[in-house]
Amino acid sequence: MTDVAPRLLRIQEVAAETGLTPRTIRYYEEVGLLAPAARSEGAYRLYDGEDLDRLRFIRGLRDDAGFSLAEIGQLLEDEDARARNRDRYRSSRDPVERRQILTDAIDRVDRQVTSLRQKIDRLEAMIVEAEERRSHLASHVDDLDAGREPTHTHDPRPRRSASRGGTEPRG
Amino acid sequence: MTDVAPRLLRIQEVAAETGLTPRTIRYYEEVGLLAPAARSEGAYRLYDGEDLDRLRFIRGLRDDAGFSLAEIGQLLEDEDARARNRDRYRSSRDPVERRQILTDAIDRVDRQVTSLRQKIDRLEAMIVEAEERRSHLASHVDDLDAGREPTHTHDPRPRRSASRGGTEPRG
DNA sequence: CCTAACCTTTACGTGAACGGGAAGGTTTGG
DNA sequence: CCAAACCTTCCCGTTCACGTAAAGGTTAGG
Repeated sequence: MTDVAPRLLRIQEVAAETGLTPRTIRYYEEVGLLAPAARSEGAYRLYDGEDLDRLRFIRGLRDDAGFSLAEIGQLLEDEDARARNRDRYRSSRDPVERRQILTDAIDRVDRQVTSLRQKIDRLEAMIVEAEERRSHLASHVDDLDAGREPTHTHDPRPRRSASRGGTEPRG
Repeated sequence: MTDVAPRLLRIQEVAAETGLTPRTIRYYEEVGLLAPAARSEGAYRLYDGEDLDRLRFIRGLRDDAGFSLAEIGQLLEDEDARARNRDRYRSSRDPVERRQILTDAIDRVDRQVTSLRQKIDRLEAMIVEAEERRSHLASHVDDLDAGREPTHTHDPRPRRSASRGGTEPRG
């Protein structure tokens, strides 16, 4: 096996690489989100490429998705459980047990997906509302451009049932 | 005038109605997210239906979307600007100005949508990853059920193995 | 008019998610 | 071998988003 010595990074380099601060990275370790791949002889934290991936993943969940560290921890715990089950799977010879391990893993993934999709659904509902307003506005612009009188459609206080405006929702 | 005096609610009723606490509602006022529609003679806060809508909207952004109150404030400021512009629009007679007001409003809505869509994209990317893993697992289950050898398809993205190592968080 | 239930403001407390500094050990180039 | 530049573990400080309690005013029912 061609062993390409995987260069390990110290915390400041990791910080520069991930856009986090050393303090934040240590804090994430403190709350159990990730442990460095290794420690130097003098106890320096040393991180590998997977650690970087994981930290970028965490940052994405935090900044982009707006998850709390607790929620992120839950998602990552599932990841870890997956990894552990992979080991169990490898060391198992019994097809029945193997099948059980696999279906358990699938169940966990499904729960993750469900959790994520719920959040997406909520966000999309908000987008729909926004785009209803947008098409309403756009139709007024169309009226103006056509020299027409404003149609003066009553503001849809009642939620749903927006009669589609003439313009297509962008996107 | 058929003035069907819209019942105003006191803070505890609003809390029950929105699932927030009185403290939280006062706090949201403190940070400028909403002001009660009125005050009683003795300075009791009194809320109307729109206040309820707004509070539910805030709660949705907070719980479902995971926005910070600062971000929510930004989105609501846009909402307020929209409302003010509506007034400006009504009082304007110049089609050019009216068009400008409308397109400004559309721009704001688009920014809201963009902000929401970014979050969705991030979440969807995570779902894609999860479903890749799922189908991978499912194919192994199929192999087992068919009595085949595990195909051992290499995992597309090498991920970290269980990061244990950290026995105690802190000592 | 009384009083219980509600409300007010003020203010200190709390958990999450870090920031920042002190005191001291580790690495590395010269 | 030595000093600068990192790093370590405490540990206290801060902001956000409220919780909670105190001290007192308001409202509705009897």
